[in-house]
Amino acid sequence: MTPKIRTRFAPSPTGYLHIGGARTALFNWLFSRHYGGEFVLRIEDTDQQRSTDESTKAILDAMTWMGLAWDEGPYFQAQRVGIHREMVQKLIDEGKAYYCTCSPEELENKRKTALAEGRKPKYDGTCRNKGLKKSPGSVVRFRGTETGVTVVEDLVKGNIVFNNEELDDLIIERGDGYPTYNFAVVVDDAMMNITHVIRGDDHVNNTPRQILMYKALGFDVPKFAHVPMILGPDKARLSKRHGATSVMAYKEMGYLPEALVNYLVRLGWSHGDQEIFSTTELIELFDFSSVGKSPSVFNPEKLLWLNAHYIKGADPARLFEEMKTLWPPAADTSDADFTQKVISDLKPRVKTLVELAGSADFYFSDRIQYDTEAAGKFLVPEILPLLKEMAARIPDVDDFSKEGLEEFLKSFIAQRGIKFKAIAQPLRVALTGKTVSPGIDEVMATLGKNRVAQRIAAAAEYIETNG
RNA sequence: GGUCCCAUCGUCUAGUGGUUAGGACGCCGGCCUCUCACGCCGGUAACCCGGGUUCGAAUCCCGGUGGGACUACCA
Repeated sequence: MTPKIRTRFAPSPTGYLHIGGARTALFNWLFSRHYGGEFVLRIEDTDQQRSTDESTKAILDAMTWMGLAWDEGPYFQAQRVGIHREMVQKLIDEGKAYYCTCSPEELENKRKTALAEGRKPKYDGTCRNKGLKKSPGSVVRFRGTETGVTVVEDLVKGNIVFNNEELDDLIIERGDGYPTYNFAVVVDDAMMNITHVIRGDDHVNNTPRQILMYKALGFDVPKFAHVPMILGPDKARLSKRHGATSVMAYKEMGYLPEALVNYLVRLGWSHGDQEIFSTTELIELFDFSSVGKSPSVFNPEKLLWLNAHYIKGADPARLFEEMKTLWPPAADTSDADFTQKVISDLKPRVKTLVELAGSADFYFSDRIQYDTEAAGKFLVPEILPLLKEMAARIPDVDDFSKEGLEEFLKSFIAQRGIKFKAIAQPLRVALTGKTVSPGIDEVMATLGKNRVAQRIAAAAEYIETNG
């Protein structure tokens, strides 16, 4: 029987969860779900200088928002230094690691001269065979293998072969007694029984060294899957200078989590020609056999399209909840029923929830502002009689639903032998103040009889005083 | 510099020796229509280059070129 699949996401809490990390987390999550395995969250906070609790919280919040539920954790790597030190000691005892007293300055200088002379800037092994003891500020280095090859069997890239002589003796325990990433990650992944290490392909060059450490420690080597990077429009690794890269920034900009998830999963993974995937489908279909090898450029337009797609299909009641923090202060959304109607009217025509909130102003203001150009063109004396007649008829409309209003409008124009076009725009401006809005019938139904009557009367009055 | 990875429309991608190289975003037209949007229809646009292998290469091999990552007492 094959062991249960266990994946992990191991961010360092040095900032918010960014797009790249989110996709890595998503792939880990999907993979574990697909195989009925477990997904572990581990916070890699061994860099005491840069790690913050705020970042940890921000990352957890973002993952929760995206629906990436972890089965275990969060574990905190810094709380596991006891284990790491034990493992370091084990390696030292077995001669597989050694103390080194080279100072950072010395190392930096050696690196520089090596580079200047065209040599590899790898550690020169000064302390490798000195048999040094622990001393203040000393570090521990892993004793690498100098011959042979190490092959990384990667689920997305295939086999990658490294000459061991290229790998230098890297530091596994720092002067401050904390383990370095490459060591802690190995110990933790091994001890947490992680079966599949899924991470960005910026880690491939570290992998052979890590494999050597797994072996030195006597651990089983997990399977690896290195996912290609996400790039900015300039083909450089996606970063802040490319714009919004924080997952939560997208929430604030009015994106739905399922849109982000759907967008992100398609960056590198595909299933034939299909573009839209529910979470259930994703879990069912996701596998590394269809993850591409090449990096992909982040394309905000396509994300926007997906967001519009999911907004259209979303239940107004759910959108009402999602939008609670997005409305401008002026909008009184306390009437949930009314607000949900507003959302229903607007959701087919917006790409973000923020855009929806922004275009809803006329629904909420008692005294609507006419767009100057719109009023100048459509609230003209010629239309006054029609507006007045309509205002007079409104109170008698029994069925104020979209369908009922459609009928009312139809008979209204039929009786006067005019085309709907003749009154549509003036009516729209009267009701919304602008030339662009949801359908007249929808707006009227949502606004309700009283507001409609009041607005048409106000428009008539406006024409009489300004026309 | 060294090591490693990558290479199909502008972008995301399908494609695993024989296709008019498909889909999606964007863009451009048209239809629908009370405006806008949606939707629908159509169009624009790609196999990095050069050698091989083969009857036949986007697909396989080699070499270039280009891009990226790593090369920390960061993760």
